[in-house]
This record gives sequence, C-alpha cells and structure tokens, in this order.
Amino acid sequence: MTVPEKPTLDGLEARWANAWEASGVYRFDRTKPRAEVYSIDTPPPTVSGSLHVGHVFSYTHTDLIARYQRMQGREVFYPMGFDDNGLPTERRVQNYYGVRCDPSLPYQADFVPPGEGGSAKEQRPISRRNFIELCVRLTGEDEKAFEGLWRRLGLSVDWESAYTTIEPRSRAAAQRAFLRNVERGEAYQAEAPTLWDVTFRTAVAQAELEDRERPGAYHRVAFTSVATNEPIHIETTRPELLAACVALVAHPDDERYKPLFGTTVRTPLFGVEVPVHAHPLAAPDKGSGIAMICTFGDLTDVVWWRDLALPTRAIVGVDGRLVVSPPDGVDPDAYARIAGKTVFSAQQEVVTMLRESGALEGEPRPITHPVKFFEKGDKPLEIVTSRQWYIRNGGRDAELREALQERGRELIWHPAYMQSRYENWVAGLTGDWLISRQRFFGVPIPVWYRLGADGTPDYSAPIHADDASLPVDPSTDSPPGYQESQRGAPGGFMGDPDVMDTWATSSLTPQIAGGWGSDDDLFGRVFPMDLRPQAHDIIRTWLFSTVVRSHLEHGVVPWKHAAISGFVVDPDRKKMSKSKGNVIVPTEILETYGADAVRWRAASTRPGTDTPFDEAQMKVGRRLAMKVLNASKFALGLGAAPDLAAVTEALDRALLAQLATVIDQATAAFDDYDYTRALEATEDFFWTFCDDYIELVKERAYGSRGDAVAESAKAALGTTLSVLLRLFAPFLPFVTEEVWSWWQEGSVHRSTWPTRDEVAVTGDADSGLLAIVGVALSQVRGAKSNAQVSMRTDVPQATVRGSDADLERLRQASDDLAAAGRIATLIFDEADATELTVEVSL
RNA sequence: GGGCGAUUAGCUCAGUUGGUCAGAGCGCUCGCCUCACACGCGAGAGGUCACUGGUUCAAGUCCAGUAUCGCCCACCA
Repeated sequence: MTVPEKPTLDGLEARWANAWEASGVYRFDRTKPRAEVYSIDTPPPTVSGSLHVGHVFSYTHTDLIARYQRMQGREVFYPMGFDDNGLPTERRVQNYYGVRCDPSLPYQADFVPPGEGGSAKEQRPISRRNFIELCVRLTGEDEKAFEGLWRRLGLSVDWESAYTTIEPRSRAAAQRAFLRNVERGEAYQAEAPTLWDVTFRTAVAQAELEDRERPGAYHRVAFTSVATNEPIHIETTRPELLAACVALVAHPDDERYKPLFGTTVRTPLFGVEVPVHAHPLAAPDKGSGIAMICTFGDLTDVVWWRDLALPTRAIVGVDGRLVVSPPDGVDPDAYARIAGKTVFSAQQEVVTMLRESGALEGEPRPITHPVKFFEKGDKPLEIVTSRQWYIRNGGRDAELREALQERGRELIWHPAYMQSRYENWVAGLTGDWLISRQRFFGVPIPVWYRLGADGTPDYSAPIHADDASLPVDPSTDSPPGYQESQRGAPGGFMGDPDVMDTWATSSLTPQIAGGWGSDDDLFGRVFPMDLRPQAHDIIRTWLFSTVVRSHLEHGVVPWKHAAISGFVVDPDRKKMSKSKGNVIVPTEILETYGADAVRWRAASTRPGTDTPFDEAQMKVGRRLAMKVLNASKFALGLGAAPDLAAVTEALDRALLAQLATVIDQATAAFDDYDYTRALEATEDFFWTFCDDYIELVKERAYGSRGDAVAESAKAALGTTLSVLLRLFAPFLPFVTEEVWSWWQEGSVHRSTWPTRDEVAVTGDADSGLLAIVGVALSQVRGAKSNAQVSMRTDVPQATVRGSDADLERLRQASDDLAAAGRIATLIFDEADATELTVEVSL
C-alpha cells in the first residue's frame, strides 16, 4: 500500500486517461453473448467547431450509466461517433478555407486553399473532390480535439469502436439501407413542392424547420370579378407572389364570399383569370377572409393547391430570384419589371406597381409574424418544385404512423414524460421524410439514371448500385453494365447528383456502430441496443428517424431505453447558442476544477431537466473530490482494512447497516437511470461518514481503548471505504481510481458494484444509531462554537438528557462520543426528557 | 390554439403511494490554524411550500380552477 503524503487532484486526468488507454480497461470484449452485453448508441456529436458545457453534461450522463452497468458485470459496448457529414461542415469549410464547391470544376491535385482560420473574404470555387478533401481534413482535426476532451472528461468509451458518419462503412451502411428501402417501396422519388433554402440551394425536411419572428406587412390588394367588374380585396404579406396566384379561396360557410364560389376573378397587374374556391382551411377572421393562393407562398398554399387540383404558376427559382420568363397567361410586360429580382426587391417593385395602378388599397400595415426557416439557414424558406427522394415515415400513411407510435411505446423513456414529445411529433407529421439534399459533403444517393437517345434521363427506373460495391459515388463511379465513357452520353447514364440528408445516415448509428452488413457477428451481440442517450431537442429528428429505419429494416425498436438529457442554459435560463454569444466553453472549466468536479455537477442534474450554468457549483464538486482523497488517506492511515467478522462495536455495526441501505438506494436509482438520486444517497452518507463517524472513532482506531475495539473500527472503515469508492466510481472516476490504486489490485472501474451482502454483519445492527450520536455530537460542537473556542477544547463534564430510548442507544457509543467531544466526564441524566440535549460545561 | 413540464429559503433544487416534510447544497453571519483535509472544520440566521376553492380527522403532497415561466408542436392570407 502506497498512500501519498500530500494527495492532490492535479494531474490525475492525464495520468489515468493514459493508464486506462494502455490497459484497455474499457475495451469491449466481443466474445460475450448478447445477454451479457450492455450496448449504448452514443450520440455522434456534430463536428463543426467546438463543444460546449451542455455536451459535457449530457455525455457525462451517458458515461455514468455505462460505468454503472460495467461494474454490474455487463460487458459494455460504448462506441463514440462523430457526425461530420452535412451542412454544418460544409459551411464551416467554406468560411474556414474561403472556398465554395462548384461541381462543374475539375479536380486540382495540388490545390492549396486561399485562407485558413476564417479570414478569407471571397469564396473561391473549387471542385467537388477538392471540397470534400477539405471537409475531411478539417473534421479530422476537430475530431482529434473532441477525442482529447472526451478522454479528459473521463468518458469510458472504447475508442477502438470510434466511427465517423462520413467514413466508408457509414456511407456503405447508409446506401445499403437506402437501397433496401427503395426495393421494399419504403423510399421513393417524387416531383413535388419542397421547402427550399435559397442560400444553401437545397431542399430541407420538416424536422429541420424552425419559426422565427420577422417583420412583414399586410398589403390590401384589389382583384376584379370577371363577371361583374366588382373589386374583391385580399390581404397578403407576399405581394411579390401575385404573378404566381392561381386562385382565391374562402371558407365554405363565409356568407360574404359564397356568391363568388365558382366564378373567376382577374389578378391585378398581371391580368390572369383565376377561380374562386371554397376550402375549410380558409379562416374568415384572417385578413379580409379571402386569400390568394400562390404557387407557393407557404405550406397552406401547397395544401390548397393539392386539394383543389390547381395549376402551377411557379415564379421563385432555386436561387431565391424570380424566374426570367413569366408563367403562361401572365402579362409579360408587367412581369418584366420583376423578372430576375430577389424576392425582397420584387416585393418592393410590385408594391410600387400596385400603387401606380391603384390596386393597392391604403398603405401596407406592418406586422410581425413567424416565418419558416431552415434551422441552419439565414433566409426565409421558399417553396420550390423539384424532384426529391423520400422515405416513408407515416406522415402520409395512418397504418405506418400507428406502427411507429407503437414502437415509441415499446421504448422505456427516462424520464417517462418525454414520450409525449415523440407522440406529438409523430401525430403531427404532414408528409414523408425528404432525404435528398442538393449538397456535396454527404452520402451520395447510390443510383444512376439511364439517358434516352435524346439525352433525357429516365427517372422511373433508377439503376441501383450493387451491394458489394458500396459505398459508391455515382458522380465518379459508373453503374453496373456501363463504361465511364457513357456518362452523360445519349443512351448512357447519369449519376444522381444529390446526397442524403445527414439524418439519413445518423438514423443508422446502431447499424453503423454495430457493424450491420459488415460484421454480423458483432451486430448480433449488440443490436437492438440497450440505451439511446440524447437531448430532448432532437427527439423529433434523431430519435424518431432512427426508430423509422429500425422499424423498416429490422422490424424492431432499436433500443430498450431512451435516456433524455436536458440542456445547460445560461444563468438567465436562455438556451446557449453561438449567435447569442452565451456559450460556455468547457476546457477552462475542466482546467480549473478538474474532470471529477465537472462530472459531479453534471450528475447533479436530473434526467431531462434543463439547468442553469453556475460556476460556483463546480467548487462543490471539487471539494468532494478532495474530500475523497483526504478522507481515504486518513482512513487508510488509521489502518482501515475490510474484515466483516471484526466489526463488533455497536457504532461500527450501525455504520454498516446504514451503508447497506445506501447501497440499496443507489442501486435502485441507477437501475431506474436516475444517477442523480444515486449520487445523492452516496454523497449524503459520505459526508456523515467523514464529519461524524470518522471523528467519533479515530481515537479508538488509534488504539486508545485497546486492540479489539480498534480492530472493529478499522474493519468498518475499510469496508465502508471500499464500498464508497465503488459507489462513487461512476461519478468521480479519476479520484476513485487514484485511491483504489493505493490499496487495491486492478481498476475500480472493473470492480464489482457493491451489494448489501458485503456489509451484512451478523446479529443486530441499529442503522439509526449514528444519526442519534451525531445529534449529540452536534450539541457539544454547538456549545464550543457558542463559546467561540476551538473544537479540541477539553470539556470537564457534559450531561446528556433525552428519552429513555435515546439514552439507551447513546450509551452504546458513549466512549466514542466522549472521545470526539474531548469530554472528561459524560453523565446520562435518567429523567425521561422528550428532546435530546447535551449540557456542556466549559 | 394543442401538448409536456415547472412554480418550496437570496440562488439551485430534494421532498416517490397525504400524517416528525418544512429539508439539502451554495450564498450569507459568527466562530475555529481540531496532529486527513484552511481547496478545510464547526455553529447559526433564512420559507404564509405561486394563488383560489374543494376532498379529508389531517394537504407542498390529492382534485378543480387561476396566474406566471420554460420547452415542443400547430397556425402564420
């Protein structure tokens, strides 16, 4: 046994992180059968810059469970992934290196990016391959930094199982799953109105939307009845779409407009004759009660357009500008004034034109209204018609929807109420999952299209990649049965130019990490997984999409448990975000307080609950870690050594009886994924152990009253220390490992989780005794505190009063109490008093 | 508008089936260099448990309603 003279927290992280890596203590043993495995579908963090304290907290929560399960004897499959494909990386690469992707350019082997570190003002166009190389380079650097932070934090992941979502096996898994979806009819392509981000020039999915409050204005515009020449006023916030108007619509019961249903009106400025329809979605109390339907101003327009079978008169292009030539029937001279303009400029021009023509009634009334944005975008979404791939998710199919709801019910949610988020989301789906993206750094859609003799592609029968060839890139690989020379040639082929949404890959993390299709032996040992840990904001995206893929591919729910973490919010309870500038970076915090302290703080946050960041709390965690170090050193210095048979004294037996309860509580709490409660139970006991028990028995342990009673104290100290270190091990992996190494073999993290049998002394034990003695001791301390004297001041005499029952119990520890209080004469007053008091003469 | 959650000491939060449940930590005050720890120890002060009704012998604890806050979703002419 080697106990340091002056134990310190400094340097523990580096030392033990290295030792764990060297010994492979967290390495997954893949020979274990499924029943002995506990598998975790770790969230792969998005690699786009840096992590914040919220990440640190939620990943700690997962690690707590992993460590507990490992100590319970389960072989823990705990991989780490990095989500590096997708838009965040592209955007970061564009800014970091000052480039942008232009797929029409050729590859430059010796390309050197114009800038590094985000200083470049202009973005230089480069080929897709060059662009992807830069993406891989930058994410590779970020991933190293992430791994360093995770090691520093003490995550017990098996780094040999690490994966990224852009690496070949991830691409292969994503393409394989996709092709199998296509073959079963679960994925399909369709030409349809699609939410479109004009900055990124890509389609986006329902799950990626968010509303933002934006200023706008109601414009009251006069249409003209074709039959009567009477004006009909509509109100619109998007007058620039007037040329795209295909109908007017009012509620079927709206008396004001009933006479108009079935008639036609003429649009101002552009002179198009459009019908007036009735539809229940039209709200009589909004605007003038009659609305213009454009292709397309918002999602309601899409519903009307579809339900009423209206023609299409699209004018907004993929670049967010109005298309050059007007749709059929639109007055070309009027349209010429807005052709090619941005939506913003077009609106100004149309308002001017309306004013000139007198069709604008009154002035625009400014309002603020919610507008749909791509969550990563900066401009409002437009709706553009395009050909896209979809995966069925129940949004258009009640039966599938119900099946997916049922999968959600099979999951055990922690906390349970989070299930309603899932239920709500699935119930509110309005369409299938759009997975194609018109981007570059992602998993390519693994299909090609035959070109006809005239060079036009045949989308009806895509050529699928062979399973054995995956992953493929249709933009550079040629399809089975074709030569590369036939690319783009009449009678040849073209590759699908799109990549998949990042969630189309992320939704397969259990399959990717588990080796589906590439390592079926492993997959059989880890899937379905035991745990999906994640934050509550991505239930609608990541959790749901993963359930969809698993349901479609395997017919099962992909995990048994879902443990949902809350956020770390700023002190004003605002969500942390880069744009608000309130992000707390974890590196400094870890540096200042140490990983165990930060983990302690994370563990103090109950599952699912948001918590405000409070740096002062970190000190408390650090103090706990220090206390573990010092108390252990002291206990071991007293000669602590586990030996149940030697525990004879009532107070010592009481300690172990109380400890048995703590073990039960901590175990039950962990089994229920409530790590906070497990920590509380352990910590409460630990402080009592330090402040009261050790103080009470140290004189005795020194041998002041003979060997027999000293041995009892040392045995109780040893047993308790061993149990406490293991109860704390998931929370404070560094300090507990350090102390464990002083006097035990092996790693505490592969030791067994304590059981009440370990502390079960034979015969009676009074689990409440320590608390009673603690009250008495506190009275003695109070007297000294009142007198403003040192705690080691000698007390000539003290008199204890209380109920007969309490006194009877206290007598069993009277020598320890007298020793701890430095009381020369301890008198028990036999008068049966109700309250336990100690009268101290100083 | 729908759903979920929250409202207990200055702050952050426990109070699991109604009866020592009015608690903890931080902060604050006062004291103590006690031979493990001054990165410490001890002792204190602090609350009409959001509000209004109701059930009950008994309600932070159950029921109904109100208010405020947060999150998710819907609407968004």
